[in-house]
Amino acid sequence: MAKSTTPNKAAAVRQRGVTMNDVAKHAGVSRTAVSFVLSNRENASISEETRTRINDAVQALGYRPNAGARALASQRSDWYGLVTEIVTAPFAVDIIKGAQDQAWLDRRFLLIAPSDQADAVGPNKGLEDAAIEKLLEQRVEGLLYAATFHRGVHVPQSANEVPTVLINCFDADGKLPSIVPDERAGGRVAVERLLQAGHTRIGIINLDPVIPAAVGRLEGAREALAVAGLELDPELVVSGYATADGGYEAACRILDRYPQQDRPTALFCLNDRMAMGAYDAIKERGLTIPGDIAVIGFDNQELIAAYLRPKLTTVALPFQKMGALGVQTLAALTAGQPIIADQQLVDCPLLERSSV
Amino acid sequence: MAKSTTPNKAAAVRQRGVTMNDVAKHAGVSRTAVSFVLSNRENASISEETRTRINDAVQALGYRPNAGARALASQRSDWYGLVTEIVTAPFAVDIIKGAQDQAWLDRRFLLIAPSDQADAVGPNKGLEDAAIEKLLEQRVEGLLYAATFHRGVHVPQSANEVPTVLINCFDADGKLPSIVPDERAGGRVAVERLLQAGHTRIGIINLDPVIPAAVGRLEGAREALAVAGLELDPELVVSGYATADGGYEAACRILDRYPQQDRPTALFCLNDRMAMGAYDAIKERGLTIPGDIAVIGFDNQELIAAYLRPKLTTVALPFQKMGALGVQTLAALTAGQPIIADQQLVDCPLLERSSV
DNA sequence: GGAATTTGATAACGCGCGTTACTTGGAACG
DNA sequence: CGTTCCAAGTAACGCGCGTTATCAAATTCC
Repeated sequence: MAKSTTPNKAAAVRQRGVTMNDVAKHAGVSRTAVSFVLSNRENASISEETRTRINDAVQALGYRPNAGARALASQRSDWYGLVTEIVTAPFAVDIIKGAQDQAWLDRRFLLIAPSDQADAVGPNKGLEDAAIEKLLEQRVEGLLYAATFHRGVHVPQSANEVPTVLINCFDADGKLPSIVPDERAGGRVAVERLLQAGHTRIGIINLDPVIPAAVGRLEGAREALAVAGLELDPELVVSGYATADGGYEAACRILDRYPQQDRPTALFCLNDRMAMGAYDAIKERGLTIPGDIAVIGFDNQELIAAYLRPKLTTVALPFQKMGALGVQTLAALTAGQPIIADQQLVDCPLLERSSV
Repeated sequence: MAKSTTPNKAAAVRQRGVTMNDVAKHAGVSRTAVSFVLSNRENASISEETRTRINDAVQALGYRPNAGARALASQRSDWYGLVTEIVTAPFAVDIIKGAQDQAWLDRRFLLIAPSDQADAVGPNKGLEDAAIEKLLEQRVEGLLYAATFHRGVHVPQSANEVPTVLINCFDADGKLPSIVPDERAGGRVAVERLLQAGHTRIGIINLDPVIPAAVGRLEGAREALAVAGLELDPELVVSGYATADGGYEAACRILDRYPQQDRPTALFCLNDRMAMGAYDAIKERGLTIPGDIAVIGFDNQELIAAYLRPKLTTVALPFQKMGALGVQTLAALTAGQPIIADQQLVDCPLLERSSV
């Protein structure tokens, strides 16, 4: 038998699905009437009787509107695109959740496409442009662009064709609106918490000092100290790799540098992974948390913070809220409404656990 | 000014976008010719010259095909739906990544919709059905249904309208094909590794004994021991809550139960969080890892396993591979091809780090 | 009681594209 | 030279639905 004479059975059998026309026939009315009822236009004049007849027919036939056809006819798609390296590196996956939930509430769909901004010179160079291109082919009404960690990014040109909002990053060369965490306020609230617990000698385990997170959090710490009439002692700030090992090593340095009476009584670790390492350094020296040394982290990586012993008090990055706010901002933009500000700062709440 | 007289400016200005007709005019050919060239049909007879003229016009005008219209006309959508509570609880987010990557390779889009199987009697009851309904309205060609942890699930009826594949879960009442981790092989390889390192007294920190993960992993452990001529000593198996605290508590019990010479020299923790707690119990007793006690985990939760000190040797749950395999299986189903098996077991590889 | 208005509904067009059937000019053939 | 055939391309229909104009009957108004 030749190939062409045996078309794929499954595909051939697949029934057409019931359309508006079927509903119309079943109800004995025109398709227009059905359309009017289903999209319940206020100024359509359909008698209550035929209206229920139509609704009954919809039920009886199990009619399901065809979103694609609707989009084509109405020239609106109800879709947003989300371009993100989060798919690649699920560190900040809560951004997806926040955006997804909000989109669902707004009865919109999120088309998620992979990015690779992180290694824009690597083998995947161009993936991102292709992704945006694909999203535009789907006629998304707007774009969200999310990064795994707070930084400046370069968004491809093609993103300019529809409203675009950046999440957890900011436009390094343009004016695209963005949603970012308020790192400074976060640093402030962390140190305020330590001060409130009576600590005045606070060691700070810093990240790479040039990234926005480090700059902001350190500045916040400085502010909190200033309010208490204290100054930030540069000697008490040590940097390390943003890992548990880095935190361990940095904590060792700072703990061993001073005689006991001068030793800091609290450590502000600029991320939770480093706090995890600091825990080991502290415990190794026979010191207790928070009795001898209080520890406060940043990021609220649940898997770490909630499972360290004692559980880690930390400042949360508001990923979900940023995701939701991104969708809301995009909704405003696509509706032609003005947005509040080019850069929206989202609060980083303190999560009290047991390490302070 | 009345509202109706000032229609939304942004919406009004939004240009129509260039269509195939525009390309055709620009190239001086019919729209059909353009369609033939763009979907490069083999049996279309278009001269090389007009072909390039059309391609040039596409470039010049920046034409971008309308995926929705194409789907409508061709009756195929290139879309899969992914229903998952993972969006709600990002524990196994790598399933999304695996599926997403594979879908991207296959030039398909993943429409992700939230589920809430986990609290099907809670306030969100019905969310899942609504989600599937929405996906079907988008005319997805198939459905993926993913769970955060390996278990039996009940998939809504409506999922039967298109090919459906379950990931990290199995159909409790039907015959839907599923992709699940090979827990038993995982348990086996973990204990084999410990045996190979010379341990014969192995403590097992168990999960809730009724869940598939516990059943399978324990069975695998039993098999590995049997091969070595050993039996599983029920006294060496203790259960606890699947948390760090639960692991700590269980480890304490098992470590304190025996005099030193009878104490197990290795612990197989059935998940990484419990291993995290076990670490604390071990260190607290002045014992070293892996010198005095070797520890092996399960799940490979990166944030824990890669950052514990020493880094945790563990068995990985193949989330990404399961996601990819789900998409591949769905592709086979929608193409009408037979699938390999109703239930595909995916290998759980051992990740060597430093705790054995 | 005829004109104007309202109510209830429909015919018909277009959204952007895939696809089938058909047309045309020229080359090959006998 | 008439016929056949093929390369090259096009007209036209339909996918499922939103929307605008239009229409007939029922009601109101003067």
